[in-house]
Amino acid sequence: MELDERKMTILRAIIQNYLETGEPVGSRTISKYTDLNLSSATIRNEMSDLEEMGYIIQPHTSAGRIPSDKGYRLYVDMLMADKQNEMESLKLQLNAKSERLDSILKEAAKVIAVNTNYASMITAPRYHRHRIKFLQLTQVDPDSLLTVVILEGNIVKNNLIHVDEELSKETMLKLNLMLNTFLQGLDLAEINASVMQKMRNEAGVYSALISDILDVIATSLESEEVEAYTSGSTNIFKYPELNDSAKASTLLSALEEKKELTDLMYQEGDSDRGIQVYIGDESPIEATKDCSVVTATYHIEEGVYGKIGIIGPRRMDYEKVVGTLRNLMEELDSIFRKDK
Amino acid sequence: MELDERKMTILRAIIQNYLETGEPVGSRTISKYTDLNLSSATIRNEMSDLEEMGYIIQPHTSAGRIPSDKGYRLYVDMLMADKQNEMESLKLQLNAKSERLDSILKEAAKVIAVNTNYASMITAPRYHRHRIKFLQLTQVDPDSLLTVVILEGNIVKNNLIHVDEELSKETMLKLNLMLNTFLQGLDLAEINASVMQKMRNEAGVYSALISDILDVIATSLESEEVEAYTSGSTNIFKYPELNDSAKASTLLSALEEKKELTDLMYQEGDSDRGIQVYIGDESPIEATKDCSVVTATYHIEEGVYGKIGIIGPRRMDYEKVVGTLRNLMEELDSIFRKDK
DNA sequence: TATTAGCACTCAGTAATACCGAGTGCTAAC
DNA sequence: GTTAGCACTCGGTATTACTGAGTGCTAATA
Repeated sequence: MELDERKMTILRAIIQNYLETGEPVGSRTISKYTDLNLSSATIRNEMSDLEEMGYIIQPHTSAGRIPSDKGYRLYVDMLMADKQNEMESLKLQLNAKSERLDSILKEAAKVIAVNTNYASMITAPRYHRHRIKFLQLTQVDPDSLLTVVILEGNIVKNNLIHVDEELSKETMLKLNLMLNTFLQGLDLAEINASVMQKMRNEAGVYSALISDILDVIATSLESEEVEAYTSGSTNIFKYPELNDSAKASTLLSALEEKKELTDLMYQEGDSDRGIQVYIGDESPIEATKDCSVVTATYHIEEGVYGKIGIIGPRRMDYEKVVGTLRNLMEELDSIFRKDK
Repeated sequence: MELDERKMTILRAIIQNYLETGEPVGSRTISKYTDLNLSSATIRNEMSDLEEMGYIIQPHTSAGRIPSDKGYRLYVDMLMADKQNEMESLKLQLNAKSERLDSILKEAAKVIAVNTNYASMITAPRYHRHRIKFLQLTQVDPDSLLTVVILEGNIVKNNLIHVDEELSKETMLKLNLMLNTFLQGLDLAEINASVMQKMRNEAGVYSALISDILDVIATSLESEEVEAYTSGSTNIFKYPELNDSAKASTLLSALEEKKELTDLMYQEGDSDRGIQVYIGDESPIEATKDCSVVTATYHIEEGVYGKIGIIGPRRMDYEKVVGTLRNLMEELDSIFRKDK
């Protein structure tokens, strides 16, 4: 059977109607809803075909139809194909100049959640692709050193290290010089055994200290846990199909734990620029089998990026969501460009 | 009417039973449950008295009794009075030495949530009481300076400042010296106009820069938003009395927003060492009117402390919760002592 | 051949009803 | 002061009937 023009129109009408109401839609509704001027009986025949083709589902014998995952997929693909779905620009209520990364991200998550009425999540840019731009070791106390690492993209990380003896000014200068000479411009992955060995040799008496320092730097950069912020998680209560305690609970757990969701967001083509949509069972993680998840990527600079995700019911307003995400991506891109 | 020994015993029995089951408890249950050897009829008479006195409530004519807020309050006060409710020590699964403040806190919140089966929340220690221990300004780029502020308690804050021109080594040394001379040992509140004016005078050509720096330091320290971490928020679904979407939603919103809850935790006697219990309507905030909230204080050092809160149903296992909190407080205290 | 009107049928949701049982208050007896 | 007994209350559940939205199919129509 072929999916001709008319069937497409009817399918789209069914989906759009269902997106609005969340109720199964019947033939009579479609007959009035569209400008096809067809009777409900004709629509019924077509719907019967569409069901056979797997695009729609009848929850029970005497009910209307709802879109299947396959139906949503077709709909979303059509949406994504016609690129001109521009939305009115949403303004982030943040003045980026003095704000810090984390508050920008929190704000962005909130804006998304409020705008779409779904739950949102945003991850901080991943660090392990960053190169080290600048290192600094400072004596704070007689028994503690402060290490500051600045990465490209101006991400600052710091740590305190305990030492047994106070170090002289000259030693500090020497260590600082050495750290910068050896490590500047390197990626975490590039700090391998041979670099570390060279540094330890150079450090002489302080080779143990250097080991400690490298250790701390490594763990602080590695920090496998991606920082992530969520917002609007209670929005899920707005959708009756998610609003039962079992579903809500697993979903909220996932939003609280974050780990699984960040994995999902980062999973495909790491440097992907596009927008990814997971509809229901398409999602590889259990917690969102009853939802749809839309993810997008924002860029801070070359090779450094974070992800934004929206989690809502299957009957998500994909058009709006995709528009909003496109928008926010640009907004964030420009904020970070300016900031640089 | 007097609250004699027997009435107390019966009240306690009612409360304990209700804590376990969550169902109204009847006279027959109590008659068997206690070792008073009284018939259900006698218990009924006593219950009738207890109701008149306001300690218990009958949800409807033909139901058993449940504790009123006043009843809980009496029970909790009795609990708190006998100090010897020590719990087995709960071990935090964290090796504090290389861990950073935020992961310790997150872990603590999680431990609490898992141990108690309620939702938990923990705030980072408040900064504005901190004295500045050490300041450092570093040129990172030709056009950006890094400021690092270390506060007593070894809390590190940093920020990048944009500058128009590269500064000479000597200038940097001078500025650093000056910042430390003027600001070391000061509280944020003590950095007043007169100190700032003196510094600007001293700074000469760089007075504008100094203003900028002070500004950034101030806003970064001030950061009115207290950092807070929650855990186990989905535990609330375990209690039928909270498990309806309206209640769950407001509660989860509060846990997500955090602001209101941190206010609650910090509200009474700021330096209070004790444990505070808000039962139902006793709570000043709307979101927790159907819950009980127990808060405690942990200390990092002199005058610097954070809060831990547990949010659960009215029929919370107060004994366990108070024990767990006492325990965690000590655990945290010792971790931070050691760390110092 | 495609469309439509008409009709019998299905089935979730809701309202009405009856029933059960846990629990009470009260009275009279111990 | 305590207890046994009994009538009464009332939330919860199961049963039943009813309603209405929606379908599939058939026969008539353009």
